Amino acid sequence: MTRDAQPRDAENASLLGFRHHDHGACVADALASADARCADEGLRLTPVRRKVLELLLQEHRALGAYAILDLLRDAGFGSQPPVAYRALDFLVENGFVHKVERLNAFVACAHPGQAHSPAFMICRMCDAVAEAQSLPAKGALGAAARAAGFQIERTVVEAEGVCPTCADKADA
Amino acid sequence: MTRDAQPRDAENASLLGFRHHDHGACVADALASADARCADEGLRLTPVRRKVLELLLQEHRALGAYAILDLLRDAGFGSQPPVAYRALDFLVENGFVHKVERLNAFVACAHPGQAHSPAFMICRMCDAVAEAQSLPAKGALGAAARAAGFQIERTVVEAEGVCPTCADKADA
DNA sequence: CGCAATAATGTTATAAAATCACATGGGGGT
DNA sequence: ACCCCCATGTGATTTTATAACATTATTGCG
Repeated sequence: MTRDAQPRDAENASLLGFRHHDHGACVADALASADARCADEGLRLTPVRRKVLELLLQEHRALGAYAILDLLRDAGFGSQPPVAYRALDFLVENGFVHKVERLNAFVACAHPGQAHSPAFMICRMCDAVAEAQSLPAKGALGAAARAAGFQIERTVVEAEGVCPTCADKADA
Repeated sequence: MTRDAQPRDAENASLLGFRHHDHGACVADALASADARCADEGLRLTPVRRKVLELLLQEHRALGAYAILDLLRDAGFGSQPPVAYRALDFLVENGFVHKVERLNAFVACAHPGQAHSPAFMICRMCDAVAEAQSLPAKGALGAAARAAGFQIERTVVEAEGVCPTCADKADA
């Protein structure tokens, strides 16, 4: 794991959109809205699941399953891999969290509620991840899929590059 | 690894474009053109590297690093993971092979020579992989990146769904 | 309520994917 | 010949993910 489990400070906690924002409120809001949606839809946002979501919202960056597992252990939950993976499965399945395939890591959804095809911008220097929307079925890929008779169910769109912060540093 | 290393028969060898084609010639052509390009550019297409490319062209589907490693062993090469990973690194770096992040697997490039951003259609039923072109920087993602000041260097675009063959089977 | 069925969690073990570190060998160029 | 660089071989380890099974908590139903 290159991403460690500890830092929860302001610098790390504000990277997701490549810009700063009011984080405490954003975590609380997201949790509350997750509670609401689960109640609505009869989903069970159990303590482990809620804690994993909270951790990902808190950190506001992509975390590997084992980093999450460390934090779970610290919080008094089970510390074997399936504990983390099962919670993540639930959260991903229900759109609260996305998996970043390129990093084998997980990040809280930045646009919860709305159905969407997420796209990610991943900084290769600092591993910051920003979520954007993508409409992959609209472009060249969608055309190719229609031509081939392929039915798209889900898409992975991830751009690797350099975030503005790291680009500035590199210039200096 | 769920994909095994053995089958090299006609059925498996013709899935990449979700359609049949003359495979023997296509492998030979691709290898010859790789030889030519490497000679041109001073790249060293060594025996292991060439063998890995040949295997991927031959199989014509995505193979995990360890499946490749098994085939390398059968062909008399070293059988420790770095042997396969190093050859794959070279081939990916130089565009002869792509990594399919969703599958942690590798596939020979279907459009060698031309610089391109590959996109993949991955059948969740049979794991067949077809390569298409994508222009991710043109769409919503490109706009988001420009807005955020993010410099895209490389993109991963992968669609998961059902290929025409499997869709037909499911209908029946 | 009491009980069965279902879903979630805990835990042990193991598989699969990827990398590190260091020794060995093969081809150029001088 | 020698050196240097790059590639390969090998053993060990790290990181990521799943299998299998026991236990506990929830839900629905009579």
